[in-house]
Amino acid sequence: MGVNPASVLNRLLRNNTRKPTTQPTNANSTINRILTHLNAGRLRKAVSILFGFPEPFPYSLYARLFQLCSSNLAIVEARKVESHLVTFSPAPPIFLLNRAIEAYGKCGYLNDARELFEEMPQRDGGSWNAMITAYAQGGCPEKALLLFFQMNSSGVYANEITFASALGSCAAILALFLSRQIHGLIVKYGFYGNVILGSSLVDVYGKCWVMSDARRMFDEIQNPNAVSWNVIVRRYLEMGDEKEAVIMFFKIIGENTTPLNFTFSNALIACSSISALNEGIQIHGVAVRIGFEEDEVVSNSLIDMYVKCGKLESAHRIFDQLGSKNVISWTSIVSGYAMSGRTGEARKLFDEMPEKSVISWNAMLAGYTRFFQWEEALDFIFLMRKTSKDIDHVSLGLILNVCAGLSDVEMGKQVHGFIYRHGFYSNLLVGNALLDMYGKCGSLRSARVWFYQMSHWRDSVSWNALLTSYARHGLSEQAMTIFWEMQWETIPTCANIFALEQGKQIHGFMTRKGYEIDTVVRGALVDMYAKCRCLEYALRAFKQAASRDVILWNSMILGCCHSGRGREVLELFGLMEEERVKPDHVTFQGILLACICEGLDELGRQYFNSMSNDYCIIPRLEHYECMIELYSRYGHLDKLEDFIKRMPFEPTVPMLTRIFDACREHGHLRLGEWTAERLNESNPSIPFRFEIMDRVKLDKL
DNA sequence: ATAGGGTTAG
Repeated sequence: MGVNPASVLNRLLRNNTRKPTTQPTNANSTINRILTHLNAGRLRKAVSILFGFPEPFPYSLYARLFQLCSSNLAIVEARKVESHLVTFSPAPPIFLLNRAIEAYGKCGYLNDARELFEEMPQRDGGSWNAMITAYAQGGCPEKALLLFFQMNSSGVYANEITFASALGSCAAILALFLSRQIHGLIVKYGFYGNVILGSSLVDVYGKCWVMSDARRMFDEIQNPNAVSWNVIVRRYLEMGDEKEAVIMFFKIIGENTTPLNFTFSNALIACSSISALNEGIQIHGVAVRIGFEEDEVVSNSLIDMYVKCGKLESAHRIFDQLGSKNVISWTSIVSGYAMSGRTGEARKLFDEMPEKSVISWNAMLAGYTRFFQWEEALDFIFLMRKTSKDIDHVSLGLILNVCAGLSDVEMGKQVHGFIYRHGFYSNLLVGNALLDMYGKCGSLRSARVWFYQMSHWRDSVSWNALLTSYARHGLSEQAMTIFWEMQWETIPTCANIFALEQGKQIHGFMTRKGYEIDTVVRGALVDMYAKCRCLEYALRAFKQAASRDVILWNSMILGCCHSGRGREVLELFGLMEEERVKPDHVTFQGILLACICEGLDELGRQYFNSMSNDYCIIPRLEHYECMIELYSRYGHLDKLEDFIKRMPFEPTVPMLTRIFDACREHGHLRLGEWTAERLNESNPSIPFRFEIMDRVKLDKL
């Protein structure tokens, strides 16, 4: 690499005089050196000579540098580039600062991005988009949405990029209501035909379990692309509608679109889970026809499909023809032999594997346990512990099955200890396997103790495990008692149908028998008594709790709301904060309801604002409704008007109806007419006409 | 200038 003599001279001169800015500098030579570094992929080197030139560079160079910092995740360099930019350009253009925000965001330094965003003297739509996208892609969907709201209320118009990030954030937190509002805005702003937004909507609706809406949205996309198709297939698969997933896959082939490799694997997974071998074979044919058989993802998915459909020979044939086999191909084939009882052949293949993962180990072990080969399983576990550091919840579940199969409670206890030390105890699969192990080993006491410790996360499998182990040991009476205890779980039902008497009976029976009440049951009791308007009983059950989580607090708070005891709610909230329990959106709904009971509009407003400002909780539909009710009921119509117009989404029809009534009742012409107009827009067949009630009209005159 | 889906094996 030749050294530019001019630049060397320059550097010497600068070092000698110590007054660099007064010296003539050769901009072009510095830029050329930087560009040479960049073209050779030496970003760090390029950035290191930046400050040797103490004057602004052309904007295009900064732009290129930021872009490279983004793609290389180079945070240090990004900071240096920004520093140079703002040091030597008194008023850097907004678009360059936006690119700096993007770079910080891509590197995962959201605080840097936010700081720059806040400090910018001027912002354009791109600045908001860059910041929102940074949050959305940086794992902070709530923050992205909060910023999206602020953008809307500060009068900056959202564009398709903003909407894409907002929808992505909605999908991450399954915010269905918000998605619908944003959908409305997309239509309103004229971005209706955008494929990316269309696909994002399909995605959100599907993730929120409203497949009918997802499908309707998909059908509305004029030219769905490969991603759109992938989304719809995947959503059907995850919803458990495998048949529709496969049908959609074959529809792609009729279109002029090439499916993505992941779409192949999604369709093949669908075939496996419904044992649709013929369809799987057809998909195999498609893959061959369009030259996807070489694709790693597609071929592995094909192997697995054949394995799961019981066609080991077909699977093996693909496996043998494979140019490059990876862990996944190997594991699939091993699993195929192991799970069909051919553990000897599976083991031979397993031992040949050039590389193994936890999943490979688990696949082999699962074969031994499924066919009750306990001795082989035990040896295998020792080998596994010796050779591999990896272990996960599936391994632990299988190991516990082996302990159970060998009736080795001592080994089981050791595994229990391991589970405790490594933080696996809150995993339901592991928890139930532990329960099953104690049951099968005849340690019913241990089973019982563990069962109570699982209170927060036990499910019907846990109950069944406990019941069958008692029954298996001929302890039918105790089994019956457990069955009785299951009645606890019917307490919530009593609450929902206001069956106070039945609820009390169960509570009384269990207390007399001396059964322990855990947090879950306690919450149900509080809820039941509160819903049945027995607030004293509810409070008593609440106070007796050894510890209280947010759910228990919410039960009590909403219970008070139910009986119109707003003051108590606010007191409870104070106590909750003292106990350092973090409130959630349900808590705030209770607080706002309390403010409605008590007519505390100013306090309500403060709590509403502090939700997002202090607690990072995005207000939901119900919170907005509470605020509207609060202002409407007590006639604060100017505040109501201000609130409505600042909402980040259009008011719903029930909201508008409530406001309309309030305006009539309290005589607010401007807001009343505004509301009537909107109501008529949404349903022109029944025109609303705003007239202030006669009495009020007279007062005003 | 900035935007969407998906990571196949137990």
